[in-house]
Amino acid sequence: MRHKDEHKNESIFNAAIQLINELGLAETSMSKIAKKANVSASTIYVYFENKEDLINKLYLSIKKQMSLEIFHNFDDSTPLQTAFETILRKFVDFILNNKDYFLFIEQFGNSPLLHKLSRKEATELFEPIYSLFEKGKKQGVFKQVDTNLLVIFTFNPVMQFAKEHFNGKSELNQDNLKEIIQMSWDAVKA
Amino acid sequence: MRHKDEHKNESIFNAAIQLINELGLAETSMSKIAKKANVSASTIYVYFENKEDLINKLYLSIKKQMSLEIFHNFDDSTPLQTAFETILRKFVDFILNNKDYFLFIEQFGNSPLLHKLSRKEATELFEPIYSLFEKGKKQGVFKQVDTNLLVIFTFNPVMQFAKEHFNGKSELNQDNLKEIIQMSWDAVKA
Amino acid sequence: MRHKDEHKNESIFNAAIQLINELGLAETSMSKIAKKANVSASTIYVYFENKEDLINKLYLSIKKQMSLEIFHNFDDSTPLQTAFETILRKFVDFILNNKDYFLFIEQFGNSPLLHKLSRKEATELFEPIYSLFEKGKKQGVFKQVDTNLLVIFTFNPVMQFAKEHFNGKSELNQDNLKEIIQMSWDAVKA
Amino acid sequence: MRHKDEHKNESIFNAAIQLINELGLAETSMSKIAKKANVSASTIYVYFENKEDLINKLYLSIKKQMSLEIFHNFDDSTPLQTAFETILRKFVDFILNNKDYFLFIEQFGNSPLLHKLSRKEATELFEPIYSLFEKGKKQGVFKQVDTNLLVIFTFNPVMQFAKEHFNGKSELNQDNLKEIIQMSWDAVKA
DNA sequence: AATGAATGAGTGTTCATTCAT
DNA sequence: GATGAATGAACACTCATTCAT
Repeated sequence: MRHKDEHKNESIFNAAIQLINELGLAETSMSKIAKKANVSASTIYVYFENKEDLINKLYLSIKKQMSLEIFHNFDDSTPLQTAFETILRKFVDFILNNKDYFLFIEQFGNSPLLHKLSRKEATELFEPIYSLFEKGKKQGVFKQVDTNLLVIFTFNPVMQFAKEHFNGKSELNQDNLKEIIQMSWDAVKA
Repeated sequence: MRHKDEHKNESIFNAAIQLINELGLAETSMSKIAKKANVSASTIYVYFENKEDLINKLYLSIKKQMSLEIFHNFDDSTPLQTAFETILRKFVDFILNNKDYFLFIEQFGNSPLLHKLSRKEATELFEPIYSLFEKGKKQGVFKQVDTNLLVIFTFNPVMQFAKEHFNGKSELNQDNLKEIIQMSWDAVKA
Repeated sequence: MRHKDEHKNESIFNAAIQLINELGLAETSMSKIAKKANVSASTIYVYFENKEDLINKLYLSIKKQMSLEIFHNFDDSTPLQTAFETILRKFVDFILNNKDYFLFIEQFGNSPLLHKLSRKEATELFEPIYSLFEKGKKQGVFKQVDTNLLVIFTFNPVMQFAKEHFNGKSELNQDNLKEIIQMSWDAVKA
Repeated sequence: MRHKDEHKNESIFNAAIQLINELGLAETSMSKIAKKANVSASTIYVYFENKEDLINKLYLSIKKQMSLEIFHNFDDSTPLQTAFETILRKFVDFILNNKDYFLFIEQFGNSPLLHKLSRKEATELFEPIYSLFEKGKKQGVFKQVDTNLLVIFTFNPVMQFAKEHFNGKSELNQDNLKEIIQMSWDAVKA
């Protein structure tokens, strides 16, 4: 058999991400991905079952990398507010360093193409965050509300602001990051 | 006399919204819209330039209606925190009473199909909100941060929670609406 | 709207029959049919739902024409043996005058693409033949066996021979047609 | 030493027959055959030149086995009518005991994929039958007609009835087999 | 104004086959 | 001998859009 080119998988992934961010999911066809990745369209089907499979695998792969970076050195014994800030900063670092990944995740997160299974798997990767908030609620540090609300107020605004940053509508820098963290903290703290 | 116009226009709009929420934007074709609206596909081109035009006009029309409902009876002299709460409540009312509109707006808001022009026009419809926050900042009621941040912390979390509500992941009711308003207020208040 | 070209339907039918006889059903693609019929491939879908629909309609149309020719002037009061011979001769006439139709029917008759419904509809067109044999059985003219067997011994051998005739393996002419009719008669008569 | 050869060859054959009867010739691809036979698609090309070659060899192999079974113990000195009946019964036995083989032969026998060469080779395997009828014609036992006609009236009706039997439309049992043999005999006997 | 007919360009996917190992 | 990787060509079908009426 021929030697498997380990980069091919990756170049298909990269082509897909770039095109989806550029044209949108609907306009990103397999043949366009193939052309950009410099492979034949049928070659994609050697690596992935179909378009859905390709994009779901891409999604999970990015979510996994994101989780790895965010929870790198995560220490359960860190004081809550410090942990809150650390994670939020790492999250923003990831977003700013991986614009393509972030925009893809955002766009695809609500798509019907995303399998229930993938969504669940992706959610599980961020389980430590839910634990953190549960612990904080028990300690009376956070408001006694639905944990989903705590998560939303922590991550959603900064994500929206990052989108506007990439749009050129606003600018996300160290100064207003500090403000954002404060605002999120004010929202969730008891 | 062209008394049929508005009727057809409307039924095309309705068909489009329903299909987009049901199938997603990518799977909603002109011919499917035409079939659902009981007109010929070519008739759509009497009313709209092309697909992009149709969807942009749909977007603007919904945004306009939303703005009308939210700012109905809006009084510039109302105390800030009351105004803040009133608008947020009206916003949530609109979402809950117009699930289809809301989900369409959400789905389409980030699409590359949305003209820059339409996006800007839509933003302008919500100008009173920006004024409100500017005023509040001057009075020292709100944090001295980018107004966009104030807007984001006010509307984004509840929108996200509404999406989860419609997904079945959470439930948005009067109890946690109160909590949400409080959290947003804590985030933005000085 | 544009004027509908009444010949287009027909030219698609003709192209399909010719190609199926030439290349076989499996190798006859919609695009080949389109090319031969001098229309765009997508035009076929204006006239037919899909490939299956096209071929089923083609099948039924031919079977109908065949039935019309065979039972033209069919008289219920004709003596049985005369009726038997007349119908068999008309059947062979149709085959010899419509080689393409016959070969198509033969090839497609066993295909999984043929709907149950079409098969049933096609069978019903030849109902008079079943009646004829039932009547003959009651009168003791035919053997007291499954009517399907009578039908098979009447029509199947001549069809097989016609195929070999078109293959060049044998020759079907007035002389051996007489022999065939005699052989079939010997097989079915009491 | 290549002791695996025949095993693989055989499992490819079996996979092909099953798939062709299940899905039809058109829907049976090399990769599906490979998957069912538990070999790589490219392995098939070690044993066969291409798809056409595979199926032609399969056809010939089945025809050969059929011929072997039918003419097993065939005795040239048997009285004609006994020989006629014996062969017809063995033929039906083969069909009923090898449904898959029979249906494959039927389906493929008329396909343009079948080489002229294979068709001729297959015919030659049944040469003893032609001799039988020639002899019978000389003895005045059979009608003085084209030998092909005698062969057709002998084998074709029962084959058609067997097809309907497998379809569920009729039932082929010892009773009507006797009738069929009688009908065929009436057709061919002088 | 309204629409059936028509189409070129495109879709995702499978195909039989070849090649390097 | 055996096979995973790779591909150009083809598949059935849908698309947004135009045109003649």
